[in-house]
Amino acid sequence: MTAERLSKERLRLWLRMLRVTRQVESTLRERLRTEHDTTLPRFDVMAALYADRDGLKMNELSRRLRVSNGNVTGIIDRLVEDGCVERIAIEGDRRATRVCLTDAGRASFSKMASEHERWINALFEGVAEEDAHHIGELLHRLPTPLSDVT
Amino acid sequence: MTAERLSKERLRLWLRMLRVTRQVESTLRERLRTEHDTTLPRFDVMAALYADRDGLKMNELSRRLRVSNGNVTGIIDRLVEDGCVERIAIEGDRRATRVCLTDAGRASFSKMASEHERWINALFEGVAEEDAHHIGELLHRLPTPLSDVT
DNA sequence: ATTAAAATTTTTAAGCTTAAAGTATTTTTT
DNA sequence: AAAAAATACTTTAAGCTTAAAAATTTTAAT
Repeated sequence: MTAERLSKERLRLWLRMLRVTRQVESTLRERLRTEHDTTLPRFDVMAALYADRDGLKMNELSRRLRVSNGNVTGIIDRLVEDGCVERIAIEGDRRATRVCLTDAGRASFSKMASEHERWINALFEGVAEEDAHHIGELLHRLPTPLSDVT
Repeated sequence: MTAERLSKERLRLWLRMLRVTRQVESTLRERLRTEHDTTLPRFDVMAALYADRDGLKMNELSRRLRVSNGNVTGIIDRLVEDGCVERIAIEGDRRATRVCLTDAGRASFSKMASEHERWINALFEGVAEEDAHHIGELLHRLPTPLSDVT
């Protein structure tokens, strides 16, 4: 019964991924809170907007981050209050809005991002370059949206 | 500058882990909701209690799950309402409570757990046993709580 | 042109999550 | 024994998250 062992091994892998991910996220949350007075969700949104200088539609943003529409609405609301983001009307479609980092938001994110990379580098200190690359490639093809399994 | 490349590779690894973890969690949430009318946090709590037949103190539970005390309080409240869990007084210490699966909770979890393993097995279909094992071992030693990094 | 359908976003209700403050109890110090 | 400190848990306030419903606007069908 190799299928049985394989299944158990995959379950163990999942549980460990979950543990590591939570630990790292928890560390990032704390650092972002104490050193930059912000949150991980806000950081994630800003990262997505930083990559596209012209900003993104709310739609695209929520698809890219894999979170719900309503969720993004709330986070953007707060980022606008903070002066990091602005909503810009889209000509020709009054349903949609484009969302864009302000200059202040861009500067603020730029500072956080380089620290963020240092934090990650330290947290993954035990992972050699080949392993990082290998695992990264493996995860890249995973997971396919759940195939039928009853 | 190998250190630079290593840092980037680790960052990429982290982003991919995050993506996969979110995708899997999202699938699990949906399955648990539609097929068992429950949530992932409740499932996690029940899993911890299932492993210890005598139950756990609130304290131990929150440490094991790496979430805050107050968080566990709320989830247990709801599990008690659902009849899946009961709070039991501890003799000799009126501050603490032991929390335990009821028979109904135990039966309910048992059913969910076997499906859960099938779902994970399907989601990680692309991962061979050796890879699962190898990555699992690597993650097992990760991460050490953030070492000093300014 | 009207109507129906689809698309885009926001709102709502319920639950999850944390940090910080609060309550009660036990243990340690003086 | 009284005071102080530590422990165990709950409550609170703020924010995150989702699914579902609602509001608005655009596109497609008749």
